[in-house]
Amino acid sequence: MMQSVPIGEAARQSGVKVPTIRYYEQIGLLAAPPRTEGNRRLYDAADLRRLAFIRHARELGFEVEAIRTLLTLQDNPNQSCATADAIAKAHLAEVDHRIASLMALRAELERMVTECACGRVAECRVIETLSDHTHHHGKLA
Amino acid sequence: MMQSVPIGEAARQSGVKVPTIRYYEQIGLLAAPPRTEGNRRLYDAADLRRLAFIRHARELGFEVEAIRTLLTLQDNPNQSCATADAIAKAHLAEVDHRIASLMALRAELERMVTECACGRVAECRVIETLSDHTHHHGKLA
DNA sequence: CTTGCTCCTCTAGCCACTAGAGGATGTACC
DNA sequence: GGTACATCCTCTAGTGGCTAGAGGAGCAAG
Repeated sequence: MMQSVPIGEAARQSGVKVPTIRYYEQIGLLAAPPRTEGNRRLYDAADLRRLAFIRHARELGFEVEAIRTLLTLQDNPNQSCATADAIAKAHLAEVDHRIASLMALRAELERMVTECACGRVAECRVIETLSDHTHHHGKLA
Repeated sequence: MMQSVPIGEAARQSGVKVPTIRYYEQIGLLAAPPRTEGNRRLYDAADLRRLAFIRHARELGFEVEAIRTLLTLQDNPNQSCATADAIAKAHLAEVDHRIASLMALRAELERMVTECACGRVAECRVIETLSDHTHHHGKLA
């Protein structure tokens, strides 16, 4: 049947906002769809699947460049999926790293908050902890 | 003694990069320091402490606006630290939320990666999982 | 025919920096 | 004194992934 829908409906069905869809077209992540006589974009079922794919990948934290590669792979189903696997594995490692950083950070924040007797700033553990410059020189989370 | 150091040394001692220090001055997070005859910035010990405070807070993921408030609090030690406490608590909640999102994400990634038999793309679980649009409409991590 | 919705393009803004151009100053060595 | 080189200065523009808004055109219902 391949019925086509305008951008608003595509946004509703895919969960990707209208300006974001146009942005994806602009950066070449989504092909420019055909237009009506009145110059309006018309998306078919394949476009909607592609949009859903992009949305899901963004939800999982994949960067646009990674998604670009994954989409190319999806378009060539007979290739080896080693590349997709590598991208996913690299991303998993990255996520693990971020979780570890956040957990460490959380522990310090927790300590800060629980130790704060909440009197004057002069005795505040929150301010004191932040002022303490005897910490290591690590990376931002 | 209050010896003053140029921006490069301040960067070395605080762990904040030179352009970032200038950026902090530009956005008013750090007061503009005095200059030498040759127009070079000179930072004293108090400036370095302030820089270390900012750096540590940024490491802990506090936003610049939150840091601005925390710095104002630090400058008024007789005030109640309830505000500082509230900022830290709000941030802790935010961090908890981010950790939870990342853990959920991690689980899905892990599943993707381990289920991938690594043959052709046509059977790839990574691609398949991303294509699967039968998922809930949640938020980006 | 007018109201009100959706759509169009285009530009500018968000955050927290980072990169680079193009030039001035300071220091170490000969 | 000269010269090589590091460090500093200001300024503009770019990053990623959108988001907001201006200013206008198209389209369906009453």
